[in-house]
Amino acid sequence: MTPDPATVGREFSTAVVMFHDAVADRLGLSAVDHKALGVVMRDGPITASRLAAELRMKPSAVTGLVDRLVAAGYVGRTPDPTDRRRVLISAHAGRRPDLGAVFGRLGAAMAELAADYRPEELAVILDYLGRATTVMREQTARLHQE
Amino acid sequence: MTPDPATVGREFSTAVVMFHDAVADRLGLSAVDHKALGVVMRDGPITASRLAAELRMKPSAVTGLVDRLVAAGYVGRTPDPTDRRRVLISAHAGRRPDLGAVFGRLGAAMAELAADYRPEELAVILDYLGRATTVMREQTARLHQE
DNA sequence: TCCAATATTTCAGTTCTTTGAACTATTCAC
DNA sequence: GTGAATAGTTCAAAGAACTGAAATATTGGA
Repeated sequence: MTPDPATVGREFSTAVVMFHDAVADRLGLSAVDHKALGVVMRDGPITASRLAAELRMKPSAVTGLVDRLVAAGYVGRTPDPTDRRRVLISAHAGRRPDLGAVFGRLGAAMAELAADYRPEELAVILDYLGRATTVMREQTARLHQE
Repeated sequence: MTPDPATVGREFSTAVVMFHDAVADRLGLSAVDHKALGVVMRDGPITASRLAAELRMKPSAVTGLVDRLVAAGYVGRTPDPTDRRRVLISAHAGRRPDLGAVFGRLGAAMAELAADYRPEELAVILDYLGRATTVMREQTARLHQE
């Protein structure tokens, strides 16, 4: 039987979440802290308040969260030169090796998987993933604002 | 510039995790409880100890977790007829409407996205997602056992 | 039948994180 | 320059969830 798209999507999603948690564990971070690290890596230097909004946490909670990420060496804190009330948080190269090792293995496995597809098929897959990312972000925003 | 696969993958993953959390919030569940619900939906009736192993939690913690899911109406607990020490946890139809509503919107948006692809392209995408799920599960297991 | 092993639950204690309120520093409008 | 608003931090208290140990129930082998 052909698996229906909804099931494939749900199971893929569960697998992603469980992998994400396993990585967090490996990095010595909580799931929330790892998620925050993802946001920081994605949105480059980001202010504490924007990070708080993104994560739907209070600024005070973000202070502690960033403390932990800084202590672990994953991010850095620098005052915003244009507004010194602000703090810019950016992904730091510190423990990037750990991170690289973890994702290196995944990357290799994924590359092996990709080898089974033709270039034009891979282009379609990448295109889809990029657009699906946008859809998921929109749906996440919708869930929050409704 | 063409985005590299690693970036696409990482950002997609972050989006999935954030959507997952938003859904949990909407359902009145913690992220962990929602993850557990995903495992229960995936693995059908499952014993408490297998669920504990899957989630990497102690059985005692699973008792409380399942209590919460039962109270919320998402799963049911029934004694295993073949071994009454065991308890089988299965996804329950109780509050399935909530869940359906949340994923219905996502499903509609995803269907709209899918409409931009030809059937053979969609087949490739589905195939890829299914195989990527397997890879992620393997990598998750590897992270845990190493 | 008896005993060891297995499955789950209970419960007290601990840990971790978040919240809310107060405080400091800085910026912006007037 | 003064005052209101903004950004972030600190701190104490609260809340949620997990751990470990002990208890209960059931099974399976000797």
